[in-house]
Amino acid sequence: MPKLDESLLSGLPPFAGLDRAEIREILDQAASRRFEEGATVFREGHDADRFFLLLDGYLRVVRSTPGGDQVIVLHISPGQLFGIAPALQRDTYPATAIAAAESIALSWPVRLWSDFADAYPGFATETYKTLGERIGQVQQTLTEMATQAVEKRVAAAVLRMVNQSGRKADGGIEIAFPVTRQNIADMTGTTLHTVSRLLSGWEKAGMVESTRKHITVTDPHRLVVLAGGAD
Amino acid sequence: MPKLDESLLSGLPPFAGLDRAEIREILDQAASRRFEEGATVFREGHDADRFFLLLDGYLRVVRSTPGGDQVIVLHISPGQLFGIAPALQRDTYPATAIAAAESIALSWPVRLWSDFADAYPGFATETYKTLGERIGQVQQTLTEMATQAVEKRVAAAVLRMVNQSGRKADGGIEIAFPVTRQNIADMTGTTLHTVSRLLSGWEKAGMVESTRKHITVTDPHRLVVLAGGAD
DNA sequence: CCGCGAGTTTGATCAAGAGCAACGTTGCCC
DNA sequence: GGGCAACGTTGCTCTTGATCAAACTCGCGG
Repeated sequence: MPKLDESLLSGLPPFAGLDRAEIREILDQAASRRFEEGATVFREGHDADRFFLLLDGYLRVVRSTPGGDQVIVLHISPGQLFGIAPALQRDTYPATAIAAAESIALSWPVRLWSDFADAYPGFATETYKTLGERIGQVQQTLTEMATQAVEKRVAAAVLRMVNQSGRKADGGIEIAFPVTRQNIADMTGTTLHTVSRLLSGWEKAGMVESTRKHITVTDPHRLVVLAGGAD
Repeated sequence: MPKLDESLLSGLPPFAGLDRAEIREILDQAASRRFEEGATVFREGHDADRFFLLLDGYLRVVRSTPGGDQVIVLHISPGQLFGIAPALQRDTYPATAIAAAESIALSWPVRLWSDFADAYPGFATETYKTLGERIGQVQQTLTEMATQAVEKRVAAAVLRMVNQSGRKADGGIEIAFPVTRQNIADMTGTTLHTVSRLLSGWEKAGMVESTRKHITVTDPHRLVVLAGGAD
């Protein structure tokens, strides 16, 4: 395996304030791996034997029902820790992580987690902070799902992706990873048909532009209003 | 304030393995308080200045939308820690906690949190375990909400309450705290009308019995089948 | 360049469940 | 013990969004 560069980690919150030697030490214990779009990083119910840091790309975190339907619980962006079930004393992963785009992740065996936490005070703190944000996000999604009509939920889901991964494009902000209508349906508990109709409508109204697997929001403000005005 | 008895804590996971003196120390720093049914323990968005342990009773954890709708995210049973947002580096509570029945809770100022965690190894571990279970529960609810029809969701919600607080009653298992149709509607993202109809139907079919604010499940197995068979 | 498959669009139909309205019950408070 | 408020039931209507069906478009590999 090629030597990894220290600058990969030095800017990230969990490792903030560590010196080069410490980061070197951490990196030397990491495995780096590339995942194709659609590849599975870990699977619900499997032994949680490693924890991860996403360096590049985007992941979907998915839960499936016994009936075979799947729900996208949240997305992971570069720089975030994930698969940190072990920090919560779980011994299996509670969900499946799938690469939404080509991605690169570092991983460590779980036993190192407590070593890191002991040795570098900020590490545990940051992990738990991430977790806190994530639980808040899931609860937020839950309340939306329980109270809002489909159009609001879809608008909110699109905005969430834009906020998390948006990058400037010609005449708008573009979601940085491939998304199908089916994906959005899986985030919002609806069908790809309904999502398609909604997007078509918004496109006609000049709020978004979309091609195959790609969405650009051209009028974020109107979409925010649609999502419930709470801006 | 009357002196609290050590036996209150000695059997609970977060304090397992501590000797009397340690438990005494912890108890002496706790405030004990009684909450009437319907009383608010802490409120969404307020400063998270204390964390809690429920000694007796049941709580609902609620999130509200800007539009005024509310969703019951989960319930807390006796012996559980709650309001542990501070452990996740949050400085406000992410939800509101309301007594579902008359309840008694201990609480400590957040600054003691890290003291406890440092001094008693099991304490932090158990908290994070609780948190892990809770995030799993919320995700579970989310996937149900996204994929299941109303009847299944309501059946699942009733079963969850029974599992968490069920006590034997004449000819069935009874939910140990008061629940209105509206409450169940708030757990499942539906209306009290629909819940009422469903319960009436189940009662006719001999699966449940219910009076005002009280539900007894007389045929759990059939209800489980209804909820999606995943038993 | 053709054919195929994944992703998307659009129309038509239909059922679940929300909304509305009215009435019935229970228990509590004065 | 009467009245009131909170909780529950039930019928009817109407909307939302799922389901079914079919065709279209793009991009890719052979």
